Amino acid sequence: MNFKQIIQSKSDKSWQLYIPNLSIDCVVFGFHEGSLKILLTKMLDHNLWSLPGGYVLKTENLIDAGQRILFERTGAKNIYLEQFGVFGNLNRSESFFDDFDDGLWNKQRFISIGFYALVDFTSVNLIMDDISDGCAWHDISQIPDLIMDHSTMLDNALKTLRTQMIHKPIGLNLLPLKFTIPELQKLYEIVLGKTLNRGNFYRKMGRYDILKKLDESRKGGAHKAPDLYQFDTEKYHEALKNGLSHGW
Amino acid sequence: MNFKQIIQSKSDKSWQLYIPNLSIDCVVFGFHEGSLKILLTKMLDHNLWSLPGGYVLKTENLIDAGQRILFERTGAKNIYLEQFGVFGNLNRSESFFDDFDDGLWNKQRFISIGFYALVDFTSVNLIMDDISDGCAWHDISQIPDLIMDHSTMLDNALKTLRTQMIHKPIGLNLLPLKFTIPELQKLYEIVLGKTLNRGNFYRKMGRYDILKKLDESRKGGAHKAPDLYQFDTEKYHEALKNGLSHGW
DNA sequence: AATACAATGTTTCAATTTGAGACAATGATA
DNA sequence: TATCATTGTCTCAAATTGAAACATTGTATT
Repeated sequence: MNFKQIIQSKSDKSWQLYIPNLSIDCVVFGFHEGSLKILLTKMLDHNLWSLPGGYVLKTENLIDAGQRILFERTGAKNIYLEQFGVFGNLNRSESFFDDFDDGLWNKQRFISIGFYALVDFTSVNLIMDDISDGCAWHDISQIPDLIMDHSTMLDNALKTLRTQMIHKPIGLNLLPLKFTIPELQKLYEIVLGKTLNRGNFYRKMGRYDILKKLDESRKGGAHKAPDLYQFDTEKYHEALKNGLSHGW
Repeated sequence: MNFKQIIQSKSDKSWQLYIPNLSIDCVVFGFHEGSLKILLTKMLDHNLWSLPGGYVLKTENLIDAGQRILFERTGAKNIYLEQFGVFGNLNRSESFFDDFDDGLWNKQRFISIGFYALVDFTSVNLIMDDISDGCAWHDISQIPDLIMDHSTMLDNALKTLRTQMIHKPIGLNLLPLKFTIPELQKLYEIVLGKTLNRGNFYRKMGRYDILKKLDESRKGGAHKAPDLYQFDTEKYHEALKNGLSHGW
């Protein structure tokens, strides 16, 4: 079956199960080898990529829909999810469903709730579904053209993330359990889009008091072995709740 | 007609004009005599107050729906509006429509988009509609019980406003054209929920460079006449866009 | 085995910003 | 004319930031 056939065949059933005019689209951030990645999917018969998303079941809450949709895509549970906006302008989905019958519920006025997700790149498995022929990480600096208003959604998500990380710690959801300070600094630099002074970064992180230094270092690299750290999850979550004193 | 009759009679017509399961609810902030006010409405036959809100026409964008709904309530145009969240949990509207037929479209799964608005208290006229028997400003410190999850929405709006004002100037939309520094400081204090040092406030505002000092002062008060200021709208909007360097 | 290298980790110091409060100015009132 | 409460300005120590020097260390090179 091609994309159109699948969509048409699902229409009646979906109308029963899902809220017809509401979707959730997720901007999934991952961090790997010093660069920020975003998860994109590609639909059958389409040459544009899109944000992973899906419909909300009539029986589930919004946040649960987000968790379910991402679980189906990545196999990961309890993902860090944050709303960053609602997108519901006129005609945003019109051209996308041009070929379909007017009766298709997807052609109704279409509301998408944008969530951004922070995930550990290494613990995600990319899972294809029956209307996709692609699911892959893309570097933030090389995002292809996206369907509908997904590029705008991506921009908004990144902007929200940048604003939030000024007051809230970041990293627990993006880095593996053990990491080094230079790795953490690289994460900050890549998300903020600017380089940071090394000494000042050590000082600031130290003052935040959310890290636990381990008795190990990462040997094997070409140079001095960096110390390994973990987040102190209790203090980290407290900082998430109360906010960090100052910005970058 | 009572509330129920009006709602039932509107149901068929509304289904044609409006997106059935989507509403917009607005947290309208005003500032008057040193305290922060919020606009609330009371529906016929109900003893709980609610945030002013309404449905989205099938022919209008979300932000335009917000502007229209508030214009109908206040007579004001070009209101400062900002999304702060989507509320769409299961059963959030169920109990509210208990008495109605299951066919009523309001009983469907219900999504509300929350906008907060900042308005000049003195330029707002309160306008009643045919399903309300109350529309009034309420002091932020004395908010009555609200319908559904409107209390949560209010909390979220206030939290968002507080977070945003750390990086963006505030006041252009809340204060009259001419105002004094002590009035502006009072606004900051009331929204932030804490007192600020006067000298430091003058210093910080001066550095932001968004104020124009006028050649007038506000005579007639019991004591020293405070200087009057206006916002430098160009610099203000630039600061809105680029953000202010540091916080409170 | 000694040395160089490149990255990590620590420290320093001047510049800037903040916090707290003193001091000065002023319009109305007594 | 003196008093008062409030407005507006200024000061100074404490804290934070920005920038860079200095010190350390595992690996690679000679």
